[in-house]
Amino acid sequence: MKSISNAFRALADPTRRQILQELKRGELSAGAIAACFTISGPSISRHLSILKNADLISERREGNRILYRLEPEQIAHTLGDFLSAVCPTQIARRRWKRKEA
Amino acid sequence: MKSISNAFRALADPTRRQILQELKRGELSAGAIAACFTISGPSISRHLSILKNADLISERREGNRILYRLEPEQIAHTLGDFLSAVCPTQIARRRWKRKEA
DNA sequence: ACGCTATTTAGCAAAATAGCTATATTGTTA
DNA sequence: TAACAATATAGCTATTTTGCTAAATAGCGT
Repeated sequence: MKSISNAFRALADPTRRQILQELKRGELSAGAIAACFTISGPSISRHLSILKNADLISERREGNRILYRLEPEQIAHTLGDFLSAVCPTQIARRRWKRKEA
Repeated sequence: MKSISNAFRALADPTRRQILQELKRGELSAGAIAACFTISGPSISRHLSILKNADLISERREGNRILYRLEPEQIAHTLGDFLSAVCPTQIARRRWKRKEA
């Protein structure tokens, strides 16, 4: 699988992780996402394409705009697989705290 | 926190993820780890220092050699925190499969 | 078809990354 | 202390990444 590689490379960038956070609010257009950042629209667009390529988000066209949506199942699946591969013991044991970014 | 940033940057490299896999066997010296790869010792050493800096592994000196050890708690903690921040719903729901690398 | 808005793609420069070899460090043993 | 073994650090190069601006594409309203 190369998707795990794509996913981790995608997650390595702080801007892209921030984009995922913004998408917790729900579907957002590329422009709405870009508005959350100081960096240029085209740069955000590139980040979005990297996230999409890693299957961490998906897109759908609505008229003029393109709406992006988080894919929490995919994210959890990818990271979860890695976790169970590398440290299976912790997985069963851990109580997943529900706080903080 | 910058440790999440360090962790994801560390995990972005396939060689470093492979090193973590090797360390599932238990403590390994730098040389033993290097022997698993075709790339040079110094390069592996650099990878190890990046992983250590991200708290994904720890080191301890034993005489001549330096033994590296996986830190599964830290790994699970870091990725778990990110998961619960970005997709809290999946966390409770998911049954962590126990297969595959 | 034209103009307008939203977004992506192209092309470039600066910064970061990963590899290498050579050198330095640390610890052991004679 | 000298020689050796294991590992880390320095310095270099090639590649990748990230940001920018300018130009292309896609859809909508007139």
